[in-house]
Amino acid sequence: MTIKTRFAPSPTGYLHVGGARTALFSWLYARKHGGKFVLRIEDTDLERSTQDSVNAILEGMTWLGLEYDEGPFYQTHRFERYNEVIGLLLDKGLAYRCSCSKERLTGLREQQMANKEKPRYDGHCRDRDINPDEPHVIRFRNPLDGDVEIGDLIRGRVVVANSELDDLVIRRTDGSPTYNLTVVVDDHDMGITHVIRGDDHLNNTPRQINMLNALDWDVPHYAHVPMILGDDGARLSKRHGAVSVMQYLKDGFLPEALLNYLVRLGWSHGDQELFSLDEMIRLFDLDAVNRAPSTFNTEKLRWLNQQYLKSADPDRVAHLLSSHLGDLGIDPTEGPELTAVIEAQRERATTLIELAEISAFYYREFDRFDEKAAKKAFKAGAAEALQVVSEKLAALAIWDRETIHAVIETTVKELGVGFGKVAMPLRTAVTGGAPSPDLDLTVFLVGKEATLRRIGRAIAHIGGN
RNA sequence: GUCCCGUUCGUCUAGAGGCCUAGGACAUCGCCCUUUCACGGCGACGACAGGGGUUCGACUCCCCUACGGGACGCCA
Repeated sequence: MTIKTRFAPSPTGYLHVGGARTALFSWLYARKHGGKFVLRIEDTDLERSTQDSVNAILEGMTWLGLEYDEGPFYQTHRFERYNEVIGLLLDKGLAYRCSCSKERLTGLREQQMANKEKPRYDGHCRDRDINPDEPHVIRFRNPLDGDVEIGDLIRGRVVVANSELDDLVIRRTDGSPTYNLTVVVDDHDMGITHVIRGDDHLNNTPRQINMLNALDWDVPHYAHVPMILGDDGARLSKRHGAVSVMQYLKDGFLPEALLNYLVRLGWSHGDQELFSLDEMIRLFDLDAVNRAPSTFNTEKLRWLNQQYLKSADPDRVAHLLSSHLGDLGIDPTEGPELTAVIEAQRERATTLIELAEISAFYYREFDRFDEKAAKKAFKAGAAEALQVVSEKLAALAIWDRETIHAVIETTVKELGVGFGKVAMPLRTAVTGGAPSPDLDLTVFLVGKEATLRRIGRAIAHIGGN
């Protein structure tokens, strides 16, 4: 049997980390087993669904590389099929028309709440004969007794009594089908073997199983993954704390870092923290998924991002970094080779934005000397040291790391001071105080002209003190 | 309120009855490396929600309580 999983978001907003992780788990499971991954847009809520949201979700999945094998299917395109199934249910007496007014239903609910009961439909229209011409909804005739058992791949065995369930609406007054019906029909029609979804759906599963049984359809395997919580311990949702995965692109994160972070949220493989895509696919399994919800932690994401930044292909990083440098008003084609700057700087940054910020001085003059760095570096003798290196650097015919290093060494020797007495002022003069790699490399990358200019600026700065 | 699910360091987690003096990672704090900042290395801090059982022995199994989350829509 070919394994088939799906991701079925409702297009009422962007793709956030919770949805992305659910999608990732489904995608991984399908890939691991050589199966298919289906994307289905659950847009039966005509009021709230938007094309913009669909686009945002697609954009997010593309960025993360969660490509789907089938779809996107839109539920709004399948109303005919849903009505066919509803008709079938009606004919078999497995569903019935209900003309209860909203007032009656709210009254009923309030009374049940007041009696400390679980609010549910009382079956008022169960055996009434409603004229199809008058306004009505259609309800599924849920079994009155017995239990429903879910063999969840993550939660284990979950049993719910039918007496806890009620006759849910499967078609609205306006004729549109509801979620619990469409999901059952779609998962069946699309041949979904494994339903991997957020555990907010665990409570719906018994009703869905009842419908599946009523229709004499196979019940898929279920896996309910726990929610992701915000810093306040409340569930992450579109209206509460969750940001679009695309925000992480803007904030300078690499998709593979986010993926790695997400896969480790609620899942683990021993002590391993870093997973390549291939490893994720090979190692991922549903039985190692946690049952408890977990909290999103940006600090760890940043660390992961740094790990990936350190080993990513410099050309690729250069491409990505260019736009962030552009945001700072920097044109990286005017100045040192960007890939060389990246290789020199990248272990010092956790995001592409940070990398752009700490690399700005290679391409443009810094505004001012960092106060702390200047105070530390521009001490007695600094001006003289700078003057000496400046002259030696100016005289250089070859501009490379080795020669620059030799110049610093001879300056140190000539002045009879410690290495730091020359290195510290020079570094601060050239960088303004920004974090930077080995001094000779830094000076080399900054370039002869800018280096000499900046040393002059530093000497003037010291003199002005 | 009712039902369902959950509870190991601040956070992510390892742990399938003795391997646990509860391991790793992020964060924090030290030290080392060092011309800055990082990276890296070493170390410190730090958790089994509480109470009952079961067992020779419970983080691991059962029950209760507490707390948290979810569901209870003509939302998905």
